[in-house]
Amino acid sequence: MSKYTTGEIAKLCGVSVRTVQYYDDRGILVPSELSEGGRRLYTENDLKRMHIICFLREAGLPINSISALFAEKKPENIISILLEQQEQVLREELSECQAKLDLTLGIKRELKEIDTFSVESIGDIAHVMKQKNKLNKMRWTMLLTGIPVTALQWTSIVLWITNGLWWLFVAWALVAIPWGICVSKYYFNHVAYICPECHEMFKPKMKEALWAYHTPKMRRLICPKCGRKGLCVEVYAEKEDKK
Amino acid sequence: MSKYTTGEIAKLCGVSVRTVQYYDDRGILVPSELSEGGRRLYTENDLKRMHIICFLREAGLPINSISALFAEKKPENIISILLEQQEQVLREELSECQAKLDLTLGIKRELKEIDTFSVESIGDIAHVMKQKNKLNKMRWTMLLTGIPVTALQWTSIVLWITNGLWWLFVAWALVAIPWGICVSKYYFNHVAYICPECHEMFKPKMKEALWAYHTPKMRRLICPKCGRKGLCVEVYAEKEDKK
DNA sequence: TTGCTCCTCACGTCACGTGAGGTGGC
DNA sequence: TTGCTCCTCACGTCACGTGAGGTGGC
Repeated sequence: MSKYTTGEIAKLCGVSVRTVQYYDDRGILVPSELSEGGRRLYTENDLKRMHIICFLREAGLPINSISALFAEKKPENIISILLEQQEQVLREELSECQAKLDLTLGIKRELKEIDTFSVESIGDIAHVMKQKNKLNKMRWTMLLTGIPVTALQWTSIVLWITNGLWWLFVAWALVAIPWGICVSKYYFNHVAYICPECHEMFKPKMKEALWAYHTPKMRRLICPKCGRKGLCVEVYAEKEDKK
Repeated sequence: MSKYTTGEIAKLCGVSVRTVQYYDDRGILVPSELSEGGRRLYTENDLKRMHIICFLREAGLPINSISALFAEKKPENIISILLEQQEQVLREELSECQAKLDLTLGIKRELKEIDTFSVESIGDIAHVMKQKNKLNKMRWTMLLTGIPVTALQWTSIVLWITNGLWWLFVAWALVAIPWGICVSKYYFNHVAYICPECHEMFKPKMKEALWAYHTPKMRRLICPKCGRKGLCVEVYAEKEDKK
């Protein structure tokens, strides 16, 4: 029966010599024989065992588990448990990895919207991304509650023009104007802005913010810290800061 | 301006005290001040920086990269590169993890088909799984090349019955029988069997194998090593072993 | 004075990679 | 004799976790 050296086992299994030596140290694959010069000699059975070890390692099983499997008198008792555990571990690892990737791609996307970048901008991005869901949810809620009001507006206008029912429009206005004020107040209470220059997060006065030029994500405001007037990123902010 | 202790920073950022200390050791977040008793004192700016560090760590960025980012005079030069690299790293990690999961699930599936399990059975599973694609490919090729032959068979039979053209069937048989022998030879040359008892892989003689009872994955054969007669798993094996 | 927090070592993690310095075997 | 392979230490990896033993601060 032919004997294999460390290097042969390594080559046949596609691993490094160091790995074969390590498995000996860990007691997971001890060579059946040592040469007179102290070199490891492996049998055909050792090779088979090494193949099994490498196969299980490919699935990511930790060496301790493989070791336990070989030590068990009845391996059928634990192999299923080990694989079950491994499945759980891998699923978790997979979703963690996916979350990191999503975050990385998110940062890349936000980065494109920034023109004057500094490390502090990353803090702004963090704020934007973490509160993005809440902000979007609030925006959608407001949009949806706005639909019936707008529908009533157009209905009353049409009826005014076609039937001369002017009082319906007046009634609408009496309801809609306070409603608009309430909604705006609610909105600016739950929103804050970040100055792209000094990265201060602040809540502007409603008078100032309401009529300011804005895009879907930004609004032109004066930063209370550095005094810069320019577009500031909108973020969700739970409550008014106490000053 | 209020100062934060190590524990406060840790709590505010959702990490351990040890992590805050570690970031100091690594020079990534050095406290702005030390108390007389040697305790770390962090400013508001330190807290902001810590938030940025934690945010980037969430995306999986290594500490060295974050460190490099803070050290750069023009961070905009490297942030995109770092994120690009990170995306690559994560995509690779993700696919490796997926491969491990697929393998784990595959082993679990194969395990169910085994009745007498031992650690060596895992070696058999390894063989089956690694050669599965090649085996399936060969089976499909044979099936597809078999279709025209079968079509001709039925055509000739129908013509024999309806038109009395018996010679067409004879011609078919003269072609099909040698073809069948060739295909069988090819098949058994590219296939081997594993004894579930002693886990020996062997190639049976064609005479023995051809007429033996078999399922899609197994065939009842006599193991040349342990002499056991029973169902053996079929695997793909490139060439005949030289004995 | 008593908890609680924080401090600095310093080892452990996981599966090897990577030298250094020496030797076996064709 | 000359390459090549293999041997045994032993440190390094990565981002902390986990004590041990001691002290600061309310």
